Amino acid sequence: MPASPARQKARRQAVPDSAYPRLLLAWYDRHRRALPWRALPGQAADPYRVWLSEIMLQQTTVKAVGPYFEKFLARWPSVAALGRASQDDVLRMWAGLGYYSRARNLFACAVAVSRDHGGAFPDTEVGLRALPGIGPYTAAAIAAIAFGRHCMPVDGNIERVVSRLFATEDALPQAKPKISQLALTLAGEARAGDSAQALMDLGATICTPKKPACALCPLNEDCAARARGDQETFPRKAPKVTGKLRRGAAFVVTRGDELLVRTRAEKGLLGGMTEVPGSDWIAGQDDTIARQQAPALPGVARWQRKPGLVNHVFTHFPLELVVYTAAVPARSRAPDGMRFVKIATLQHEALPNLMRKVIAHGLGDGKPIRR
DNA sequence: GAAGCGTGGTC
DNA sequence: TGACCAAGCTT
Repeated sequence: MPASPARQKARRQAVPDSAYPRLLLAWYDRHRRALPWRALPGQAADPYRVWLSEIMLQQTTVKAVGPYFEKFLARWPSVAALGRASQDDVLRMWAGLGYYSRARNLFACAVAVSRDHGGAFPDTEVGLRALPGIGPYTAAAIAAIAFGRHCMPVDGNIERVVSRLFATEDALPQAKPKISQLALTLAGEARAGDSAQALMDLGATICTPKKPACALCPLNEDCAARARGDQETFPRKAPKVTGKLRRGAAFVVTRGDELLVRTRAEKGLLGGMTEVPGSDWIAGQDDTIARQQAPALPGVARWQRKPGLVNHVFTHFPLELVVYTAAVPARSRAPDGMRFVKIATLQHEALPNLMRKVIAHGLGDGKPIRR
C-alpha cells in the first residue's frame, strides 16, 4: 500500500495518523494469537478471565502463565469462588510464578469484588484502579478488553512499538506520559480492546526488542525509527543498577521423613511463603556469621555443611546460600514459629523456587520438589 | 520518583 | 555468561 500524504508527514514529523487504528486492526484480524484467556473473534470477553490473566501476565511471559491460568480457572471458575478461597490456598497455587504480592492482591481483589461490587468487576478504568493489585496498566487493559472502554493500556510491548513508531527520544520512565498519550491515538473508536491486544501481539511477535521483523509490520512505512535504521535502540531507557551479591545460610533440618519449615513475614520479599529457617541475607557477610544464626535445636549432634552453594537471582540482587543440614531425634519439638511437615507433601506448600532449590540441595537426593 | 519485588528464557 | 527482557504494582 502506498503511503498516504498524511502518513508521509507522520514519517517526517512523528505525528499520529488517523489511519493507524485501521491498519492495526486489519493486521490483528489476520494474525492475532489464540490465547486461553482471549475470547473468540467478535465474542465478548469474560472480565474474570481477563483480570486473572492480566494479573498473572504482569512481568511474566505468556508461556509461564499458561498452566497457572488453567489451574486457577479449573479450581476457581468465578471471582466469587476465588473470593471464598483462603489466601494460603491461593499462595500455594501461585507458588513458582513469582512476585507473590500479586497472589495476595489477587485474593484481596476477589474478596473486594464479591463483597463491595456484588461479584461484578467495575466497568471503568477509575473503578478498576481502586482495586488491590490493579494499577494504571491493568485498569486500562480490563476496561478496554472486557468492557470496550476507549482507553489504551501501556505495557512493555506497547512502549516499544510506540517509541519506535514515533522515535521518541525521552528515556523511560520519564517518557511514560508522552508514550501513553501517543499510544491512545492508536486505539480504534469501536474496538479499543482489540487495538490494545493488536499492539501487544505486534510487540510480542514482530516489533521485538532485538531483530524486529519490520518487513512484516503493518506500520512499517510509518515507523520513524525504521526510517532512521535504529529501531533496536528504542525505547530509550535510563540505565538500571544491579544489586550487590548477598550471602547467607539456610538450615535443612529433618526429623525422620519430615522437614522443619516456617512462614515468612506477610509483606516484603517472598511474603507469606514457606521457607526453611535461615540467616539474614547480607552483602559481604561471611559464612561464619551466617552459620551462627542456626535455629536452637536441642539434640542436634552436629550441623553438616553441604558441599557447594545454592545460587539464585532476584530482580534486585543475586543471592548465594550455604546449606547446613541436621537430623533431630524423632520426638524433638519444633522451635517457636516453626513446624515440621512431611517431605512427601512439600509439593502442597507455598514454596518459592529458591526454597525448592535449597531443599533439593540440602536433602542431597537430587530430586526436585514437584509442583 | 525510585526502590523493592521472582522466575525463566534468550542471546 | 551476564545483561536484558516479560501484558507492572506498591510504597
